[in-house]
Parts: sequence; structure tokens; C-alpha cells
Amino acid sequence: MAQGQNRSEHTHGLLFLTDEQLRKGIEAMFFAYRGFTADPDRILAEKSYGRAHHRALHFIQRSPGTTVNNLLSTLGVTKQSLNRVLRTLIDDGLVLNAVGTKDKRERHLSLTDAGRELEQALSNAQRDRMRTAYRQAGAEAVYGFCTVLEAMMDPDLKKHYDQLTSGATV
Amino acid sequence: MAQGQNRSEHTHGLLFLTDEQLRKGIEAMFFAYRGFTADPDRILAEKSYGRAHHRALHFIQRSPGTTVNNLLSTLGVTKQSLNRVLRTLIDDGLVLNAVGTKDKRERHLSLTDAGRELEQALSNAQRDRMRTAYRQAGAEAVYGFCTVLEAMMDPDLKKHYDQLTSGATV
DNA sequence: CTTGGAATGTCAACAACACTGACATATTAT
DNA sequence: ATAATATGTCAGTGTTGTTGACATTCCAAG
Repeated sequence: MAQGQNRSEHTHGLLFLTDEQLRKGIEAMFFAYRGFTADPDRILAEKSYGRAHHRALHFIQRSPGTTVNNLLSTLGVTKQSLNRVLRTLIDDGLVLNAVGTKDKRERHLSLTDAGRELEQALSNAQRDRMRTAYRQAGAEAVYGFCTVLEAMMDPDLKKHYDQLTSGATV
Repeated sequence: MAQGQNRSEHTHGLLFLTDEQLRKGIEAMFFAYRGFTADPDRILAEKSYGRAHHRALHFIQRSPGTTVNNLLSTLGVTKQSLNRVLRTLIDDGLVLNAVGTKDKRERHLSLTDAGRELEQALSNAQRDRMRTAYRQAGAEAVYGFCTVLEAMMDPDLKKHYDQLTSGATV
């Protein structure tokens, strides 16, 4: 198998990668991402929401009081696309939209109790799978997993990721 | 940082995972997947194709002569959805649709030269990023990366993944 | 104080890509 | 002969993304 080969190459300070190994990683990303979203998707379907709603809820929960503009660049969609999602979440009483105190143009987004409840349900489902995968793979693998994912991000997106992970009290 | 903590827990045969660590992985998946698809997406946009075309080309190249039904369960979409994509690829001369010799109900899919060319361009773009990430992260990390991703897949999807990776001469 | 620009919201139109449901056509298996 | 399989197709719908245009509100610089 290729892994042992990899390890020995690693000890020599080289990393020779065949197209086969790379394609394996590509397919792993494809299939794993499907599993990654499967559980929340089921919950969302019941409430007739979509993945976009989940993403919005997640990042609002992660940075309570964040502005629309900040959320926009984190999610990497247009304001029209985000607005459609936010509109329904606000109308359904899951998200609060507060006019900024310092700058009144800005809207600060936060979750209501109902919003927190749904976000928790979605996060729990996703975390359960992640936890199982982590446990199955082991701590060493988890460390490598995150390292490769971080190296795969676009620099601009990595900034958002770093900001989120550093801001929290790990 | 949490990694050292993880490692020590690992040596004790335990894996205590905080919600924070799990959420980090969730966000890493989100941001990394965006990077993962960014390069092929740019090429596809030029040719007015989408991600669905890429996926079809990829798996047809991976299993030349595969049937529609097999591709269907690999991709996990409906036949109507796949058919729309295949239709354009066949009409544009990127995919061949051959009636089965043994079972004439089946259609065997394969790439034309033009199809192989586009698939190569897309794969190269995606592999380049993957290769860079792999090199940056190191062989040990790559091993962990794949291990966690495999543990994250739905069992049904994992079968397809295993079949693909075992079938090839690694 | 006026004016330019930034932040936000909204309307309309459109495209990609998924879905369901229904139906047609070969072809194979029983 | 009949049932089941593999495929294709038509029609309709929903989510999520896009552009483009325009209005509002507000901060800041002249």
C-alpha cells in the first residue's frame, strides 16, 4: 500500500506523490463531504431549510453580533443570495437583526433562542459524525487531517478560518 | 494548543474531544472544500459547464465503460439530474454512449479524446492544489487526512470509494 | 453643510443543479 | 407472455447561486 511508501519518503525529507495518490485524496474529499453534510441535511429538509441556512446559522452563532458584510465574505456569496436566506431566518424568528449602535448602517446579527436551538441540533448531528470519525481515526490522524485541510484553503478564506479559531478560547 | 493535548491523550489510548476541536474540523472542511473546487470551477465557468459535469467526467475517466446505473449510485443523484449533464457531454462530443454487447439495455460510458482533454485539465488543476497542500502538510499528515475522510463517509458511499481505489493498480 | 462613498436592503431576471412524478422504450429474465 | 430492469425524457418545482439596478441610511471629508 502507498502509505508505507509515503512514510519512508517522508523520513528522507521528500514527498513523491503519484497522480494515483492525489486522485485518491480528491475522491476522498468528494465522498467525505457528502457524509459531512448528510446528517444536517436531513434535519434541514424537515424544516424546509437548506444548507445555506445552516451555514448562516453556524457562522452567526460562531460570531454573535457579526455584521452582514463580515458574514458575506466568510460565506463567499453575494449579498442578494445571503439576504434571501437571512430574510427567512429573521422572519421565522431564528435570527435577530440589530441596528449598530456605533455605526447605524451596520446590522448586527445574532441568534434567538429558537435559532440557537436549531443551530445546536444541526451542529450536534454534524459533530456526532465528526466525533465518530475522529475516534475511529485517532488523534494523530486528526492532526494531519486539519493540517492538510488548512493547506488546501484559499489564503483569503484561511484568514476567516484563522480568525475564528484564534478568537475562540481553545 | 489542543494538538499536544490530543497527542498525550492518544498515548493513553483515549481521545477526549471538545466541541471546540470538533467545530474546528467542521469549519476546516467547509473552507477547504471551497478551495478544493475553486480551480476546476474557474475552468468550467469558461466552458459554461458546472461541477456536475466535472464529477461525471471524473468518474467516467476513472471507470471507463461504466454503466449509467453505476455512475448514478456513485454520484448519488437522480437519473434525471445525471441525464441532463450526460446529454450535454455526449452532444458536445466529450462522452461516448455505447450500447452494451452482453446486455443491450445498458449503455457504457467512456470519454472521447476531447473529453479526456477537458478531464485532464480539470484534474490537473485540482491535483496541483492537492499536491501543494500535501507537500506543505507532509506525508504523515496526508495519511491522517485520508484516514479521517474515510471514516467520515457513509458506508454506502465508502463502498464506491473502496472499489475505485482497490480496482486501480496502486 | 454638502457631497461622496460605504453598508445595507430589495426587486427582477436568470442559470445550475438538485428533486418528484409520470411515461415510453428496449431488453432481459422468469 | 409477462414481469422486471436499464435507460431516456417531459414537465414541474425548489434551493442556491449569479448580475444588474436602484433606494436608503449614515459616516466622513472637503
